[in-house]
Amino acid sequence: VTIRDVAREAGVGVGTASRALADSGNVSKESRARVLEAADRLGFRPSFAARAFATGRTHTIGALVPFFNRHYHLAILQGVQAGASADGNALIIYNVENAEQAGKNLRFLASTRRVDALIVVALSTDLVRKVFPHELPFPVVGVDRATPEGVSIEVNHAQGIHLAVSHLCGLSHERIAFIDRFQDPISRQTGNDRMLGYKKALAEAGLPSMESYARLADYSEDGGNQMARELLALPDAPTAIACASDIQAIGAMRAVRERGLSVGDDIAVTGYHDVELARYVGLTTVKLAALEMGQAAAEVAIAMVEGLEPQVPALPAPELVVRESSGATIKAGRGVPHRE
Amino acid sequence: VTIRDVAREAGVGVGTASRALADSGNVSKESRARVLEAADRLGFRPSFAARAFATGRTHTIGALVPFFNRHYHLAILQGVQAGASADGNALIIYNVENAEQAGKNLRFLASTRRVDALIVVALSTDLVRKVFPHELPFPVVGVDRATPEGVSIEVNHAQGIHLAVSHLCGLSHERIAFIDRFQDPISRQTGNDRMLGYKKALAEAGLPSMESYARLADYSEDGGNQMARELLALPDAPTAIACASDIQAIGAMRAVRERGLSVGDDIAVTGYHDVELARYVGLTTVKLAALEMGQAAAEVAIAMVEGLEPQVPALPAPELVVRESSGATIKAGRGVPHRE
DNA sequence: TTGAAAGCGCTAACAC
DNA sequence: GTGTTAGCGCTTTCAA
Repeated sequence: VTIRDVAREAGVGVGTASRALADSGNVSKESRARVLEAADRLGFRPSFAARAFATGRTHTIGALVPFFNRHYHLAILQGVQAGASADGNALIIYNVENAEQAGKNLRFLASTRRVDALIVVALSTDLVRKVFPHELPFPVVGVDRATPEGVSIEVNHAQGIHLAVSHLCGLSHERIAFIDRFQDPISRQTGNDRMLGYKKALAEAGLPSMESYARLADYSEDGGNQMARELLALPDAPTAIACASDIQAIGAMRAVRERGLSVGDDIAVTGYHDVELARYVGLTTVKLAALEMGQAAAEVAIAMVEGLEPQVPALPAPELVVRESSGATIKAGRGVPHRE
Repeated sequence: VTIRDVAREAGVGVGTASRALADSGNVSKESRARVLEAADRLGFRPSFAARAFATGRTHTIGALVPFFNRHYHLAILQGVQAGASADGNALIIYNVENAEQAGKNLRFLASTRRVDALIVVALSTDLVRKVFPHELPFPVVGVDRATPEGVSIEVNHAQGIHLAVSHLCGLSHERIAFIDRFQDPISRQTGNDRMLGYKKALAEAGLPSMESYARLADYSEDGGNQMARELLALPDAPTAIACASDIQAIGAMRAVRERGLSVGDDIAVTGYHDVELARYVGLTTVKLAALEMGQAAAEVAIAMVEGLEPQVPALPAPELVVRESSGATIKAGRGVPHRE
């Protein structure tokens, strides 16, 4: 049953039927009612494909995201989803686990105009550029990429880490280590903004910046665990360990406990991202505006599809979330996972 | 640049160009090469919309899922994603937070033929049926719904809970409570299979089934916490608490600690689902084949789109995952979150 | 093996 | 306000 059937049934032309169905004005109340009634009676279902074909818009936006199961990226995605669906757009998620897959997805996306816009989350700009020496046939907006080209939603990671380290300084720690994470070939190049935030916070507190305290580890629990072990085995072991991710921090907390020490009491630990997990394990961390970033990205992308000039909104700054692991709220019940 | 341009450039007809591009046979090697070369030179990108329009297939499958952030559903989704993309299909996720939203999404999906098939995760059959008194214009496959109609991938929750409770019986507990979860208007109607699994396990161990031990609570940390408090305040307090979800179990663990008791040592607690969190808090739980279920659903859906008879594959049975919270591995380092 | 031509179902421009 | 018509870009007959 097509729009033609509906038009015939309603005794109008297809044009009128189309206008009535799309609610695009220029239809008398009467015709409108008859068309709608006829459509309903016939069980008319407009074809998405035909509509997309005729209008050139798929009302779909794509998101290229690494590591489907990383909480932080999921939060961003949730924001993208919200922003997209608010405008009636569907979201297709392209999962990226490695460079090869990223290339495949990107090539596919570029080759068939399946989406109206693409949101690229946390992916290395180099990677994207390598796959697309030329222009993509739709707008692209980046999220959380340190060397952004074109339109991009960014977070100030230097500021974020600065927050955590300053917090530790404020708790009178003088030996503060930082476990950053390795750069991988897929993820965004972060430059060294996190490390800069760490050093800046130390400098502001009048603390020396020691080479042996600035570490790089895998972006994993084990990565954090290993590196924390090394740090704790140092003759001049740190009394506080800031981490570049919550997941590494959880590994570091384990290292502290495995040494027979108490997290928060003997050794302070901080994370980064404020993933859901952090709450349950009492981790002091830095909350990023992941949801808002995703939503902003979707909104900007949609605006670009409409041909508007992209206007990136201001986003909430990183925010310190104090829990037990930094030792600042020990009296509140250390060791007992509790809710905020 | 359309297929017509490509055909002209290659000196062939559009038919030949189409066949060459789609690799659908009946094209001479020579023509094929020329078409491909021309397409490449011109930077031809086939229009997804036009193709979908012409073939009637969108190569997209939809997934209707409640609560985007529930780990268990996410795992299912990851499976769906894998199954769908293996066959070159995209996945559109329709997030459902309440009955109203579910209805809206379903109506939208039904009204515009945007997807080739729909996968309905954990949603109440009643809800779906209420929105669709009639047939949907595409195949629908359910996942984890207790009163399945049509094609559906199911888990044996009675067996799953039975596993956990039997484990507790095996640890010589004699007062074992069970915190089930309320039925909500969106989620699947579970009948009472979980409760049945609990009672069956008790019966097998020769334990009486006490009314005051079988509880219903919110599907949340607080829900589990509240109910565990009540249970622990009982004159004949249980020594073990099985829960219908990991998240409730985490609340229950907190209740135990808040009473000054030790989880695993004084009071055993078990969860259900084995979400990622469970590992970090040392929760003994039951692992469900969420990923496999999702993947199977996608495969079945795709088969149905192709017109094949759906053949639901056998899935891994629920599996007990023993960690510290049940007291079975206390010596392994109680209280220290550790990895398996 | 090939080219021409007929749609797929809708929107939008146009004349009325 | 309305009906007619010309596409949108592809696939798939159908004859040749």
